[in-house]
Amino acid sequence: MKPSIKKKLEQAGFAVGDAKDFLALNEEEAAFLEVKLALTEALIRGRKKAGISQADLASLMHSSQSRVAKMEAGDASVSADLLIRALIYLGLNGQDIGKSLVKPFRKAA
Amino acid sequence: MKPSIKKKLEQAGFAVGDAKDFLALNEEEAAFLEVKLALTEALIRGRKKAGISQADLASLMHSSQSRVAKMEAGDASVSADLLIRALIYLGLNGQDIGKSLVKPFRKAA
DNA sequence: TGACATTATGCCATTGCTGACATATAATAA
DNA sequence: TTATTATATGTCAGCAATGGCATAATGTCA
Repeated sequence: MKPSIKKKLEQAGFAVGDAKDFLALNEEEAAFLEVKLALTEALIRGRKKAGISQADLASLMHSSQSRVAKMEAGDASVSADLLIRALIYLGLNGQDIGKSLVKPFRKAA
Repeated sequence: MKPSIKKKLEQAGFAVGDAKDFLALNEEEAAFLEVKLALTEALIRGRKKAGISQADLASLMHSSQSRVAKMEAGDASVSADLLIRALIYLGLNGQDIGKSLVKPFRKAA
């Protein structure tokens, strides 16, 4: 399975529902993807709440617009480290990040 | 500042109190280290609670004993990704990990 | 004391993540 | 339409993280 294809599927899974182990992933690796997914969702919400562009966040954290786009797209090349750093640069602290994992998402209303 | 020295200082900070920005770290990077520190503490507690050796955890997550030792030592070469994976292989789920960030540590009683 | 188990440290080749760049694809407004 | 801004995608050189190995240090038990 090509990483690019894997990425696409992950994105599709993200758009439809929550992460699943439809790939050659064991339970633990699937759980890890879910954690990253929760961080990604917190990032998207956080940036929009902050009212800044991807380029703005990129310059804040000394990264690039393209990488921020990949973060929000759930690209396989993005680490949890980078997601956590991004959240911190958006003003979240450790507790906030923890909460984003405890309550992964509140689905509309 | 050499990475090795930096590591030592982080360890010292860990042993004494909580992470600080006594290095050439901005506020955000210090906050990131604190998050990693909380994950490290959860890992140490989790493995002891599970009653398994570093080598056991290593084989569980297809890593090595030396790397697990470095995880628990707060070595600078250990990523948050690896810490999170380790916690998952110890049986923690996303919520548990989130909680370990919300309540970083409850100091003795 | 010795034997054994566990943890710590140093090193290194391979892999994976990173920022940066170019460029494509929207989206918004005049 | 044409600008302008924002976001998405592909590529890649450089560097950092990884597992694995050897070995040292520490602990434990008899």
